Amino acid sequence: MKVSKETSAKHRDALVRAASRLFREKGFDKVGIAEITAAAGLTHGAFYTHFASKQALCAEAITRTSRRTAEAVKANTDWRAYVEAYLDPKHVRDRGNGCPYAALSGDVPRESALVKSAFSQALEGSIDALADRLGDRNGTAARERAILSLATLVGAVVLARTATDTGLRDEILSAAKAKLLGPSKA
Amino acid sequence: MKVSKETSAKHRDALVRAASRLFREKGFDKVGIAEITAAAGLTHGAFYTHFASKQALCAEAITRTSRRTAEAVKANTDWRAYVEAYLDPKHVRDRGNGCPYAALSGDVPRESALVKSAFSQALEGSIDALADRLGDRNGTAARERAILSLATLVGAVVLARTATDTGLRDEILSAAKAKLLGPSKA
DNA sequence: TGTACATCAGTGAACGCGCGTTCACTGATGTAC
DNA sequence: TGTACATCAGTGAACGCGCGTTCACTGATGTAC
Repeated sequence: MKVSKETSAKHRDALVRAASRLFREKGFDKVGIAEITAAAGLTHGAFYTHFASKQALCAEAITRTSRRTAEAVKANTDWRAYVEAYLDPKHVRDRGNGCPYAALSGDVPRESALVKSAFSQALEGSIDALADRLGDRNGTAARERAILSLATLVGAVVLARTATDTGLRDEILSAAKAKLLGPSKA
Repeated sequence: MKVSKETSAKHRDALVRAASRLFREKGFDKVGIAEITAAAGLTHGAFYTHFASKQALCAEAITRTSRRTAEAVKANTDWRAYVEAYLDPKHVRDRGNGCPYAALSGDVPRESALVKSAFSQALEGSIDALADRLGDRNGTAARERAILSLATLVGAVVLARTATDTGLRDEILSAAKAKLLGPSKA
């Protein structure tokens, strides 16, 4: 049955939000249209009134999540707290609600050009935001530091997520914290 | 038709080698049994005389690749050359023959306990090898430095692979090089 | 060393299953009068 | 404001397809005599 424009817009938003979370949690290939639509309270058939294809939704979910990440970086005033939360075991466990770069970097290179492009643009945006945030020196150095911090954060969380043993996991997180926040915290 | 034990062993090895390369290149989900057996010069039906399941082959392929990585780290005498090769655009492009940690870290947490366990053990082995290699200070500091270097290397390559633009890709690689090899190279 | 036969690696057809996608249909929405 | 009707978001059955896995069969291997 037909539904008001307002309701339809809500449904669309619910689809993107559900997809964003599920993709981060399980990866693109392990989440189906049926699971996404069900999470948004719809049936699978409704999917194609909102998106041309699964890939199109992937691209939109990435853009949305990454824009939010960049905004969060910009809005954040406490770099230390941000890093601590990023390198917390809770973030390692809660993949679905965590950083999209840590959750999806491994998958993105294998997806369509549409998805890769959305992700790459978003990454650029987040690097810019982080460079602004860290930019207490000259511009290029701040950008280099932003990239390095991001690589260390992402690398640490990605590796920590593969550890079956919490000892190794915590060791990885602590090492990255010590590096990014100074040895005082090590 | 039956085949000599020697030939059968060669076939098994070919399957593991093909799987190791294909998994790194495309990820576990995007490579099928048929593609692996074809790459090894067999038909798909022969697969189950060698392995109990796809997951079992995944685990074995990971163990093999990672053992080789750890051995390469141990055998290597030129840390600087190793890092330069790791952070080279060629490694970013040649995912199938590159570092298994950079290629598979994102996928492993979603796979079976068998696969996760194989990967995690291998990672431990590589960290140990790298700590030995870098161990010119006391033990725990060397281990922390090993973990941090690995996180930075993996994070940089994983992010570089998502870049659609070679400018951003090279920027990421250069930043990591500068950090790991000293600012002289920056 | 030669022969007869049990073994078993590899083949290719077939299976059930879940996927992304399509489509005829439904019925509430929202517009034209 | 009330009525008639075109629109179109959502439903659920159906599609083709590729996947992992199974299995009856084949025929070279390698062993027992």
